[in-house]
Parts: sequence; structure tokens; C-alpha cells
Amino acid sequence: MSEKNEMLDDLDRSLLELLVRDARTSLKDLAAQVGLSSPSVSERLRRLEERGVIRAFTVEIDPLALGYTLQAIVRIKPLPGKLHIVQKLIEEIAEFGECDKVTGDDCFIARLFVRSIGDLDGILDRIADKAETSTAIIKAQPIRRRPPPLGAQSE
Amino acid sequence: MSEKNEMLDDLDRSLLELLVRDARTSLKDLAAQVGLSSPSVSERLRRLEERGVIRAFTVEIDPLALGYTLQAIVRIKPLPGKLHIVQKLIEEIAEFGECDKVTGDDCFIARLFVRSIGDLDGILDRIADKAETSTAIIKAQPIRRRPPPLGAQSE
DNA sequence: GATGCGCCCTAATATAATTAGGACAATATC
DNA sequence: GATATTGTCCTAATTATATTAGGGCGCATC
Repeated sequence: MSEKNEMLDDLDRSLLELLVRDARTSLKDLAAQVGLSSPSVSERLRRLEERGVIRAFTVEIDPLALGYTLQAIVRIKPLPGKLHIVQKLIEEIAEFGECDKVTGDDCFIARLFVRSIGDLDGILDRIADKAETSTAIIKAQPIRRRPPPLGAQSE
Repeated sequence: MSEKNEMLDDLDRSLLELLVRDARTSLKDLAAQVGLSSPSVSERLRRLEERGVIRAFTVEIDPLALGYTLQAIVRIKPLPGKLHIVQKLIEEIAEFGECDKVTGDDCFIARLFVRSIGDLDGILDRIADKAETSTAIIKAQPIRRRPPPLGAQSE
């Protein structure tokens, strides 16, 4: 009846922390660092994945390397009745690298990767007749995507 | 003199695509899928990392698994003269999972992971005397973080 | 005080990564 | 126009790692 099933212990949290830093750390090294054997670590990772705690092993790519020299945050307020169309459109445009549906006046807040101001204009044009948009160009990134604190668990 | 050094070819892009999907794909499998030998793949990955194209191998963690049931997007406009203090403060608060410095009226746009509305309030309080903030609670995530299109390169 | 469950271990086996050495084509050099 | 040079790739041998198989131990349950 309890949620023991979904609880993370200290070892799990240590493993997550190590993997966030470097997902290629070998089981052997992980095991050594948390004080378990590698089969035990392997089993824990399997269960963390199975439970969805670890959503994916992935690589972080520098957008610049792909020619995306510009990023923008776009607030998007669909015109009446256009919400679903707009959402679909956003999802289909691959340059949107992130999109959240939020409370408040703006309905969506999205991140856009583009190669030039021209491209930015082109993409916003595709939405212009279905939503009001408000765009802020990113000048710097004080914090790049990072996970929430892995430290002590409240519950 | 050219930027050949910094160019990605089709094989590199295929490798990146495979790794974004699953960073644990073995060299052997990668090699089979792109039609190279594993030492060649290994060497290409090494260079992609060296050049900074691949910024990191990492795991994506579900914030919910850590008890972070709430996310918010906060627009932050530091009061006159407080810009640097505010930026430093944001960086130090681990619950900020992302922060961009942007053009326009709001200076920063940040993502906040919290466990409760109370926590949200607590964190915003720490900034309240140094900046104006405007908060939008995330209701849904139509697009979760994804890289820009890896397809054809312009230059 | 037996039974089952969760979690861990070691040792053996299977699989993958790395290293070493060299082929080959394209490009620059004399 | 012959000859280095560079970059990229290969195979085969070696080393390192992951996985599997089998079992121990503590703890809660009945």
C-alpha cells in the first residue's frame, strides 16, 4: 500500500548524480564510487529506468555546431479558437526546442533555435495569423539546463 | 584557413542522431548502423567531444521522481543596479533549472523546479526585494527539451 | 521458527572497447 | 611527375567491461 516502490534511497541519488555528470561512467566505476558491486548497480539502473526516474540516456549537443547561432524565447498567445492548431504547429516546427503550456495571459512559452534573424522571422510568420507572439532574443545563458537538486528527499 | 575543421559530415550527423536517441548505443551498434568500424566511430566521437559539438553525455531525470511536482517560468527584471546581484542569486538557487538572459523588458527568463507552491513562494521571496518577477505555472509540456534539427547543414 | 522477499555478493562467461599496425586516396611538395 | 604527407579507414589482437548464474543474509510475515 505504501509508495516504497517509488522511493529513491541515497545510493540511487548518488548514482543519478554521477550519471548526470557523465552518463558513460562504467558500471565498474559507479560501483566503486557508491560501494556496491557492478551487478547491483546494473540492477538499480535498470529499475530506475523502468520506473521512469531516468527518462533517457542522451547527449547534449552544442546548437552552434549545427549552425544555430541564435536562440529566442517566444511567448505565444493563440487567437480565440486557435489553441489546438497553434499547439500542433509548434510541435511540428523542429526549430522549437522546448515548449511549455502555462497559466496566465500567454498560453505557450517556447524556445526557438534558428540560424539567422531571417529564419526567426520566417518561423514566426507561420504563426502570425493564428496567435500573438512576443519574442525575446537570448543574449546569454547564465544557467544551461540542469536537473533539480538531487539532495535530500522530503517525503 | 578554411573551417573544414569545424564541419560535420553526414556520418557525424547520423551518429549524433543515434546518440541523442540513446547515448548508450554501443560503438559496435553505431558502427553497424552508419557503416563504419568501431574504432572509426570511436575516433569520430572523440573528435566531436573534443570540438565541443557533443557537450556532454548525460541522463535526463524525471523531476517528479525527485518530488518536484511543480515547474514555473519566471520572468525577472532586476531593479536598477541590481542586475549582477540578481544573476548571482539565480545561479546559486539550485531550483532554477535553466536561465536565459534576454533582450527586452524582462532581463532574465528562468525555469524553476519546486515541490510545492509554498516552495515557489519562498524562492521568489528571496528575489522580491531585488527584482520584479512575473511567474507562470507550467500546466503541460507540449515539447520537452530536444535538440535543433540535425538535418542538412547550410554552410 | 519456517517461508518469502529484497537486496547484495562472487565467480564465470559473454560482449564490447581499445590499441597497434597498416592500406589507401587525396593533397601538397619538391 | 614522382614523392611525401595527411586524413580516414580497416582488421586483428588485447584489454576492459557487462552480464549471467548461483547463492547468502537480514527482515518481515504468518
